Amino acid sequence: MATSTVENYLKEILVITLEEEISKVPMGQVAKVLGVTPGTATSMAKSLERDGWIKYFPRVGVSLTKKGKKLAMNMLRRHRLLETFLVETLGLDWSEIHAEAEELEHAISEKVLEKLDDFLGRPRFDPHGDPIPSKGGVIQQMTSKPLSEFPEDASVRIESIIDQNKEFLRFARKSNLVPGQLLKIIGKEVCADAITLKTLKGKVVNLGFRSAEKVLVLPYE
Amino acid sequence: MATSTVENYLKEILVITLEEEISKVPMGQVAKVLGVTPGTATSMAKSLERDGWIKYFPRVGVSLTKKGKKLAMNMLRRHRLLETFLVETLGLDWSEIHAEAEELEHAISEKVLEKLDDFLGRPRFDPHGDPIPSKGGVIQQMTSKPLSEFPEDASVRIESIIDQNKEFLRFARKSNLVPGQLLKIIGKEVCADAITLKTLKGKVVNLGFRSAEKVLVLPYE
DNA sequence: TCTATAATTTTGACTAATCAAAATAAATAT
DNA sequence: ATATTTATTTTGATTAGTCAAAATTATAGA
Repeated sequence: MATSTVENYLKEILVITLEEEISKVPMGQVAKVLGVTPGTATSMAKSLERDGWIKYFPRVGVSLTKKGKKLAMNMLRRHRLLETFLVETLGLDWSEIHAEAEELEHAISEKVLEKLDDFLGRPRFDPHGDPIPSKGGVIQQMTSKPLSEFPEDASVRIESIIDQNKEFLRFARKSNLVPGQLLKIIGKEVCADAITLKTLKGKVVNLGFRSAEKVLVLPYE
Repeated sequence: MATSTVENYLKEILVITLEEEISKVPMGQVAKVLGVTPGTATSMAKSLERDGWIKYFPRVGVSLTKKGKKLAMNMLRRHRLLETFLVETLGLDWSEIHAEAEELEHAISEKVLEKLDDFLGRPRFDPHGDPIPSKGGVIQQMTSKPLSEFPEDASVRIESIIDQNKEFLRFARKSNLVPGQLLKIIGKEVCADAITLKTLKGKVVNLGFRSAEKVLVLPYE
């Protein structure tokens, strides 16, 4: 069984791998994200390799083995589901959930996690808009999705507008709803059928759900 | 900051102290409940004393200091609130919640705990009927009395059912006579040997005096 | 009282995780 | 090509928590 220190190392290595699209994460970076000295990261790398979690390439960096990646993906799932719970159910602030989830993710059992997933309605994105890996450890393809499927506070980038309607397109352009534009969902009232957006420049736009379905976006950052 | 090992030692010492009403818990018992060898318990006792959590009386046992008791009470609060959450919200089975809460209680922050408390409606009893210590670490420990001793119009909360009889327990559960349930005595006919109760939801139940003696309650409000 | 048994403590050893600081290797600049 | 800077590894030490087994003390029995 992996200790929570091991879980943290693997998860952070995975996150860096995904974010920077590199195959070997240098030790300095590992040390930095985990808040330990470089020497600690190196000695940890050796014992992680001994236990089959990673491959360690001296003076180059580390990469996850299949077994390591599986565990790391599972940790990411835990983390993101917990963040969703903390925001959606308990109403915690966006800014404080990361640290909280960081602790809980090591303590929650597989069973409770699945119950929580049910309770939350099997969300596919966390409050930051990041995809929640499936139970099997597969991460959702980053194919663009309708704006309407994202939760409040999500940061997204417009990929495309799927509507031929000239009226709508004109409105969209006028409101800066163009591919490439970065947006934050600052309000989502399901009962009122309304979504409120803010562009990077601070411009605020309101959309109905019907329209929000026509705007395909990707989670950003 | 206390490690989770420290938290466990203190909590278990508290539980034994409460259950057996003794002031000094012998080391053998500490070792047993924590699943460690006696030598480990002894050496742990020394470091717990060094850090001011307990008083250690060699060859006799340990007792909690004020500081230790405060932390231990807080752990008990965490444990029981989490058990309540696991049953009430996630629908876990009664038999599995203890082990789950045992892990989570060390990971949940004070802030999340209070949010959870709000979310659950500030329950005062966990699913086993045990009282949940208040935020300040005070445990509500009025002595419960048989339902039969209370007058008409009294509002009470069920503390426990003292009967081994399966028939009666089944009936009690069916009638919602379970720990934590709030009741009002709406009729008491001494000559007819009968008590009439009403639950919060308006359900009316009749009990004979013999049965009412088996239901221990506390006055409520 | 004296001995057998039970409980407790001591001792020595081990693992996981960490740091500080010295040593080494690689990358960059001159 | 050499010196300087930066990244990485090694070394030696520390702390928390644990066990096994020997030593000690207390308890109870005859």
